[in-house]
Amino acid sequence: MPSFEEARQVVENALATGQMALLVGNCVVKYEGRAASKLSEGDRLLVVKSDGTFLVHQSRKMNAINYQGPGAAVTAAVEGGVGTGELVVTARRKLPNGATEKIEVHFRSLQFTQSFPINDDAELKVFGSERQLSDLLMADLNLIEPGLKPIQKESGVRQGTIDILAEDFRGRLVVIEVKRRTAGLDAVTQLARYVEEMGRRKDRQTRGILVAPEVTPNALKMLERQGLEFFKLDYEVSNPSAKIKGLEKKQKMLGEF
Amino acid sequence: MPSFEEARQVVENALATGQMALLVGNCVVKYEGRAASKLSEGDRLLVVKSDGTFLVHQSRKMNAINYQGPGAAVTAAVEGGVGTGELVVTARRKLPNGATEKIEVHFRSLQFTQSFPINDDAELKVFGSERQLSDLLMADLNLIEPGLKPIQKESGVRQGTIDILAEDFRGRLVVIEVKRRTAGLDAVTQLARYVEEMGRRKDRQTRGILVAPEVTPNALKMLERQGLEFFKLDYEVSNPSAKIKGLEKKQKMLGEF
DNA sequence: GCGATCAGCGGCACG
DNA sequence: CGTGCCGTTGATCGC
Repeated sequence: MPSFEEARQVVENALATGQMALLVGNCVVKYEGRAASKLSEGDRLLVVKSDGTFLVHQSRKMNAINYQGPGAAVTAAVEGGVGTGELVVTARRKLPNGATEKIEVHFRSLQFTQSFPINDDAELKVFGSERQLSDLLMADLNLIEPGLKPIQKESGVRQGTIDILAEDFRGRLVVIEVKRRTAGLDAVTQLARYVEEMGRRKDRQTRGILVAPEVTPNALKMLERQGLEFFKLDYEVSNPSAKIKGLEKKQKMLGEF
Repeated sequence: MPSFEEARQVVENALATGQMALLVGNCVVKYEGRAASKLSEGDRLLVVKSDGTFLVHQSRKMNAINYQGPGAAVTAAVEGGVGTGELVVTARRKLPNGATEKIEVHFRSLQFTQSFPINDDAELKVFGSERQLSDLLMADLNLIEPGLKPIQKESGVRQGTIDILAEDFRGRLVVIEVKRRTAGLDAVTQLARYVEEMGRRKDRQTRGILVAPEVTPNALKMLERQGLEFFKLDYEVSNPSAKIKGLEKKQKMLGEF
C-alpha cells in the first residue's frame, strides 16, 4: 500500500530515467479530446511507458479502456488534504488538428507502484502478412490463371494501393486485390473502386480478381453483380515462413515428372 | 528477482483466484496461428488477465507486440535444468475456424512477478460516438436540408447498416452516412454502395449524403463524380455530452425571436 | 454463431 | 504532414 506521495515519486522518477511505471489501484478515469469519456470507480492497471504511452487496463478484454499514444506528456500530482486526497496522473497530447486531448486518472487508493528498466531493441518478425502473400503470388501469377503476367511499375510511377496489377493472355488489365482472411463487402467495394479508377485512367478493358481464403455470400453476390472474379487462396503459416498451398501443389506436380 | 518456480506459482495462483498477473523480465516470444511471428530477446511486460487476455508489451508503442484475446487458456511451466532453465508461459486459443493459435513467452530472467485482485464492474461512458452523432442528427434533419424527414420503423432505431434513411421534400430517398472524423475514399465507396443497393431494392430515385467534419480532396472528387453530396458536420464533445454545433446555432436563432 | 461496421481505432508507408 | 490501408486488428450490434 504505497502512499500517494511515494507513488508520485515513482512516476516522476520513471519518466526522468526512461523506465516503465506500473500502478495498480482504485481509480476514476476521465478523457476529453477526439471524444469524451468517463469511467467510474474501479480497480485498474495503469502502464506508463517511457515514450509517453499511457494505458489504463481493466480486468477483462484486450484493449485499454482509456489510453494515450506515444508522445503524450505525463504528469503526476497529489491533490486534496491528507487522508482525503488522491493521486492524479495526467497525460496530455497535441492532436494533428492543433487541439489537445487529455486523460486523467484519479487514484483513490493504491495496491502497487513500481518502475522498471526495460531494454528492448528487438523487432517483431511476422510471417503471413498480406504484403508477403501478395509477393508470393506475384512470383507466380500462373497459379491464378495461365498467361497472367505482372506489370512492372512504369518508370517510378507508383500504383499505390493496388496490390497486384497484371495483364491477361488477351492483353486485358487485371487488378488483383489480396486479402489474408475472409473477404467481405468492404473488400469488394475496394476492388470495384480500383477497377473503376484503372479503367478510367487507362481507358482499357479491365478485370478485377479478389483473392482470399474465403468470401462471404453477400460479397460473392456483389462480385458477380459487378462482373468481378473470386479466386480462393489457400495458404499456411509456420514460424519461419508463409506458404501458398497452390504453389506447394504445383511444386509437387512438377516433381512428379 | 523471483525464481522461475515462484513466478510459475504466481501465475497459476492468479489464474486459480481470478487475479491479474504481471511479469517483467527478459524473454523471447513466439506466436503461431492466424499468422506466425518471432520476437527475439528483450525486456517486456507480460499481463495475464483473469479472462485469459494475454498481453506482451515492449517499452514503446501502444499496442501489445504479441497478444491473445479473452478466452485463451494460459499455462506456466519451468523448463530445463536448474540455472539454465526458463519460465515458459503459454496461451492457447481456439479460432472460430476450428484451428488453434498459440503464443509462448520464454523468460530467461525475471525482474518482477506479482498478481493483483482487480474488482471492476464499471462501464465506460463515451460521448461523441458516430452512433450518438447520428442520433442527434436524426432528431433534426432540417439542419442538413429543410424538408428532410427520417424514415424509420421504430422511433430512434435505425435499420440495417445505413446510418440514416430519409426522404427529401420531393419524396426522393436519401441515404445519409455519418462519419465522426475526416471522411476518405472508403467512406465514399461505402455510401455509394448503400445508394446503389437502396435504389435497386426500392426502384426509386435515391440521393446520398456524406456527413462528416472534413473530407479528403480525393474523396470529394469521387463524391462529385458519382453524383453524391457532402455536408460538413461541426460538433464538439465535452464530458457529459456531445453537441452538434449547427443545432446549437439553430437553438440560438430560435431564441432570438 | 456469422456478418457487417465502428474505433478516441493504431501503425506504416508513400507522396 | 496528410492520405490511404493493413491489422494475429478488437469490439459491438444486428440477423
